[in-house]
Amino acid sequence: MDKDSGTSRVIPVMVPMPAERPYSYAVPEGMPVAPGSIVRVPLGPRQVAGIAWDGDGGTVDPKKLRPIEAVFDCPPISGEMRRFVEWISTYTLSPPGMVARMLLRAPGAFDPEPPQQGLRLTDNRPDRMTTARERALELARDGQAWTRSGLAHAAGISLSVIDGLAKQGVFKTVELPPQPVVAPPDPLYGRPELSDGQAEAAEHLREQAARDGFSVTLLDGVTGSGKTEVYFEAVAAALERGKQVLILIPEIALTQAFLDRFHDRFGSKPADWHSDLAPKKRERIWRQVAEGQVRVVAGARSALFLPFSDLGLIVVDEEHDPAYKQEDRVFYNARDMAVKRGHLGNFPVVLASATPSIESRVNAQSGRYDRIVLSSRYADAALPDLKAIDMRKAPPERGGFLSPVLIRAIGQTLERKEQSLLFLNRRGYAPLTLCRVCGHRFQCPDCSSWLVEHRFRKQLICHHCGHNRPVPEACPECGTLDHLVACGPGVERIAEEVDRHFPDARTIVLSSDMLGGVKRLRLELEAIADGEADIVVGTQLVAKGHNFPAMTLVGVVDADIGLSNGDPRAAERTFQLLSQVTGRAGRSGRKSLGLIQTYQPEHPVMRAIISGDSEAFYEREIAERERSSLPPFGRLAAIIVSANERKEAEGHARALRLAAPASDVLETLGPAEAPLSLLAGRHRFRLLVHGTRRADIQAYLRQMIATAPKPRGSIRVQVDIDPQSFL
DNA sequence: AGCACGCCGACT
DNA sequence: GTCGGCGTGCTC
Repeated sequence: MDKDSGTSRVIPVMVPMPAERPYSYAVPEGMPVAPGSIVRVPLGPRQVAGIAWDGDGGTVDPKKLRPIEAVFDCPPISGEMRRFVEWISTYTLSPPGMVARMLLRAPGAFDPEPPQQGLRLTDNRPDRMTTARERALELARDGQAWTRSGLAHAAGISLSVIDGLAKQGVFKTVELPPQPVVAPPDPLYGRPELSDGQAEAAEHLREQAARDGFSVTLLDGVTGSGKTEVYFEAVAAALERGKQVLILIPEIALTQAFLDRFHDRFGSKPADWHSDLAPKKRERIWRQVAEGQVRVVAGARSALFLPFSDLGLIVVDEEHDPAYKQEDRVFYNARDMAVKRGHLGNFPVVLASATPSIESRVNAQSGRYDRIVLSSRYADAALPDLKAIDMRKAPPERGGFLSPVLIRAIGQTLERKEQSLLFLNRRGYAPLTLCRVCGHRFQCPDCSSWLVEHRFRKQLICHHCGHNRPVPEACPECGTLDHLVACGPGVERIAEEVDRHFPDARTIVLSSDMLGGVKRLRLELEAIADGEADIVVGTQLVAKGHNFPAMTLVGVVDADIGLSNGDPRAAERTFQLLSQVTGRAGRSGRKSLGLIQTYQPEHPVMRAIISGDSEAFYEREIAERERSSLPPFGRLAAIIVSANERKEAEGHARALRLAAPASDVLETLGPAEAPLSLLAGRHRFRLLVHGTRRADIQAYLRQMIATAPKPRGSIRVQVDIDPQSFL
């Protein structure tokens, strides 16, 4: 009919590239395409997977129209998910095609899993019986289908026995349904004993998860208050009514312990989703999430884009964690997108943290979010006794960075055969190297940062872009030999100092540049938990949810790092980090100590940490943000200009700034003030835009970018918008 | 984002 | 004389 009338059907398709709108494709007659279908379409010289979208085909030159190649045999992307893509695109000012691309990151999953060959017993008997054959028949007698290797393994016989029987027609081959990647969780499996406070909180969350309806609950509980047990009850409630659950975890690759705890509660592990998943497993999980077979996913931020068929709850664990923020391509904060996802899907969202973000606290205060406080500590977990070491009064000896007070405490801890953790959030040996003769400082040629000496690797490394070079012997400026001096400490240097004081102790350095990658790191963390180290010197990596039962001393080497770096979130971040780190001690209930080296013990962050009075800190910080119109009151955004050549990026950034609409509402900071960095081979400039009134910063940025000269060639412009309240 | 087309340097 | 660098422009 279409052919006769000359009007074949046209449908928009979102293709995985930075297109501002879906492209139009012709639908071949009889092809079952509907909005949401995942389709294969020609795009330029190649074939890509795209998502059939809503609306009519648009007005495209009919000569350009090409036909959809095929529809994948795959559950369609739901309308809910398509609205989610559109919303994220508008909110983040990213092309919808790039957002859609995040949904299509498991290409192999669009085709059904090829069925496994299985064997089932027939009525035929073998010509001769042997003990091996007897065993195989015994196992297969129940009529279940077995895989060839599975049966051989279970019967303890070789594959040739099975093959022999199959050849004689004793087994017939059948198609096995795809194996589930994870066993289904049982909400009744390991119901925990909850304290009164926990039980009350759990009941509240259970109620919300047990019916339809959007809500956001901030689960705010001190370290060791048992937040996880509490939100597991919400998970159980959602599972009981047949809903799928997503638990977002920052950096899941390192948190094996979480999967174990989940197993203890639900009798099986959740599907885990993160970037270094093996492709095959990735595809199976994607597919089975879409088909509803996987009930619970624990994953990194990208799990938000899995095609759940019936999602009924999202938990964002450690909701304050900066790892939730994606800072390339599409700039988004998964915590906020999770809230919006719940809003669109009409189900509850739980944000859990011992140190909530200021944004979430403000949202709770204003009544947009519910807030549950777990104040009492659970079972035998005790917080350490915290003390500040005033570095002006108890300074380190010359050439060192550890106060005698801290060194003494380490010694005492060693004597008790317990573990110490020294925390310093700085990788490498020394953050700055300079020439004693001419004052030359080693700086990254591409960025605005100093080169950090890594003595173990014998390199100077830029922590921004990874630029590195061997440590030279002579100053490149004045040529003087052997007069380069390392300034300030990194973890390697602290370990060296510790070795000097305690040569017999087993000291280990933990940081992200540990040789051997994530796997090695996981092993080392386990070894430490088993007591195979006395002193651990680590970066923020040690702050994340690991339990070290024998750790009874935590020393913060330089608590002031990051307090004065100009970041509007500096105080918040420091507070969160120090809370997390000091919470590593005393998890076994043993008496433990936290010593915090600082030059400003009167600083509100230090006082909050030492006194344990976080309420005072939050009140103060929220008032401060409001006064200076910083997020979440005023709005902050960055325009990121990137190019292969530094000059190009700089030039375009300048042009953009000139294009900024004159306004008393917004202030733009130009290239001169914007730190330059090199990421993935591209020089990036950030233009900061600060909204001091309730202006729509998105509209402003849109106008600014539209007015400015169009970037040519390899120059790209992206926008990073800070979270706001969007409910 | 990918990919091809296009125009300038060192090589089988 | 060709292979290959990445600059530029396009994709329904």
